[in-house]
Amino acid sequence: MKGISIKDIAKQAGVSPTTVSFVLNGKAKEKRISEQVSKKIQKIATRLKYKPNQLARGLRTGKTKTIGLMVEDIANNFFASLAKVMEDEADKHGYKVLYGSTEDNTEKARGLLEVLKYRQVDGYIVTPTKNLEKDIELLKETAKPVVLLDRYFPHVSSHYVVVDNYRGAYNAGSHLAAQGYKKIGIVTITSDQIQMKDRLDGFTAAMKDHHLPFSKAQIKKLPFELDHESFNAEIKKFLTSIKDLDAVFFATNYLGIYGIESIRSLGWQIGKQIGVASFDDHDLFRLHSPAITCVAQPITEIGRNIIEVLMKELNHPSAAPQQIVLEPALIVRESSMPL
Amino acid sequence: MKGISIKDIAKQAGVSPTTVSFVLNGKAKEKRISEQVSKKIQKIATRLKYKPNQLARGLRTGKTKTIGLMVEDIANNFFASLAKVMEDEADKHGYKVLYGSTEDNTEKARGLLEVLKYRQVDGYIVTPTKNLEKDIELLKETAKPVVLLDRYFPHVSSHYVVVDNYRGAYNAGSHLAAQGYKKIGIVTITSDQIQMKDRLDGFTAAMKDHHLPFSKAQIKKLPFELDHESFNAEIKKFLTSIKDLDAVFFATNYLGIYGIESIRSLGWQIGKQIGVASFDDHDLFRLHSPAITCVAQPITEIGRNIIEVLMKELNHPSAAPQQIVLEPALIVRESSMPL
DNA sequence: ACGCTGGGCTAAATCGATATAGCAACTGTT
DNA sequence: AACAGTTGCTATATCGATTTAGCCCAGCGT
Repeated sequence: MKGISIKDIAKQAGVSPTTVSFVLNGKAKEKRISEQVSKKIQKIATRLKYKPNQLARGLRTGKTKTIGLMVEDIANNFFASLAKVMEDEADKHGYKVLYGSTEDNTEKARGLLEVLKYRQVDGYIVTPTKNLEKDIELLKETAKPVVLLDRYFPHVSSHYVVVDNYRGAYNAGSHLAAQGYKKIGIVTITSDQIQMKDRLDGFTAAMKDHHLPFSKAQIKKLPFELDHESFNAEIKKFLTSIKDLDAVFFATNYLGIYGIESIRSLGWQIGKQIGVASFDDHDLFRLHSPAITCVAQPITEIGRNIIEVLMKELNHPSAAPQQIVLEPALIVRESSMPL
Repeated sequence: MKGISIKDIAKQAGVSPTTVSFVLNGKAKEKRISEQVSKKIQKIATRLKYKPNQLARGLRTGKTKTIGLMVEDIANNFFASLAKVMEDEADKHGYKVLYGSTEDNTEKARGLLEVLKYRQVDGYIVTPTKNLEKDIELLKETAKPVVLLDRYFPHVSSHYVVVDNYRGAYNAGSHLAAQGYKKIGIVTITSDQIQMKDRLDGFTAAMKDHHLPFSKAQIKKLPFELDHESFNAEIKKFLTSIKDLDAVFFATNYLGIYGIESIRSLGWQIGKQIGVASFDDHDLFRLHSPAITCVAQPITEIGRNIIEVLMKELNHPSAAPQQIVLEPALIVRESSMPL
């Protein structure tokens, strides 16, 4: 009911709570507790199935063994898969995860940070939204490690783990060009954040390097908050508005999904009438007919790196920010067959 | 750095911490604190952006405003989407979510329950694994509410929110039969748990009611732990082993996904050579060519109900278990076109 | 003038674990 | 025998908030 406390053990063993604490924290030797007493306490503790109250411990030590995870959207396959990897990895170090989705909304993100903070998490893994620079900087002053995920702020020195978005998008654009597509559009999210900027820049550079026509009209930026219907409507409007468009690159997995839906509702044949590629992989892309070419992020690697960075900082805080950029992989499928 | 504590406010206001606590907890009237003092404290608190330390509060009050969520697999779209709904709903009540995936593994589930327990969560939302009955019963004795999700234990009286799995599978089976399919197989998970049993039973009943041949050979049970390759291999083996099989029902979304992959790698035409339906909806099913018929669970409704039940129990614990069974919807698509 | 009531506030205990300081008993040294 | 050093353990304060008990003063009645 109330749970076994250190006092209960102390009483049963006929020693003081202090002694129990020492033994149970492996400081028996250091604190010169005799083998006898030590063993007796251990035995009683296991018999009673004692588990320290993490609140009390956290209150006293300032360590909660909990990390706060802010993703953009836990229902998005990319973030959910990543969350799982991180949960597993964190668990190996004895950490639990408290999470929340930002919906790419700054206010929600601020609220979440606040909550995580006064829940005393030991560290943060944050998918930042725009305008969150100051909050991140403030957070750093709490001396709790913060690792940014998926994107970062160029002017803020912080730890982060991201993929090379520029390169990913560049490769996708180059690939489409190499396949013979001539007029390629890009659908992205209205966002000045680095990851979207890099994807757009990378793609643009590819167009340029391949001497393909690429005007602003070939770029469609849509707000993250749109609903399903509106995304589809906007994408259709965009695709039909450009003369001779023969391929399109979607800058995120959900855009890719909406894009496929839109293209099909236009009655266009993917891979024949229009080439398609998307950022991020997804079961849907793999099994679609035709299968969709994509830029896959190394999810397991990202997750592991994040936790590794975080654990390093938790154990030996360093001055230098750890900034890891991983390579995404271009997976060529039928949607970008040569014309 | 250290955070603002109630003492800091007390000092600034020239009153005792007690008074501050009263005011900030809205007990000013009740505790007869004067308007003057009350306002002054409020002002200082907002100026200092005071946020109570949840650990200290939790330690004292026994309430952490945190709920523990155990899903089968956060990377599974169904659970991830559900998690998001629940996170949102919980947030409305001021609760945060601490989560973990069980991987349908009893030991992992036990470990998670343990962790959640000594982190003093106020309530639990649990996707139980097999053999978890006792742990659930023990949990109930801690007087913290527990709501089971997706499945339950028939012999354990507990709160739960599930869908009518029998009916969902029955409808899918009936639909396939009505479309003219004659020999239908089912691929499910090796599990005695109620949700899988109900799906199998519902499907079996449909076969019987439609006077279709249905032998044990038409049932394939696969262990949850298999990897991608093995799932595909097993499903292919099963599909090719049955003479005249003309349709198949997959009892979970991931089985459906593996199933589609398998069928296609066999070179069979879905909806022409073989009818297909799956439990759970998924973007992949909606956008597949042909689109896949499925039994969709009302995710938002499930999530809302779960949190509603949990909040009711947190605020006014009742003796009677709340057991909610929601109706899934059959979504007919091209994969089950009439033969 | 004395007791009583109620208004306005605070001291101190408490939640459970940990960290610090230190006490008692014994051993060894010269 | 006196002192230092070690061994083995404990008392107490602490983390930050809440809660209980209760203090002090003013006003009121008699």
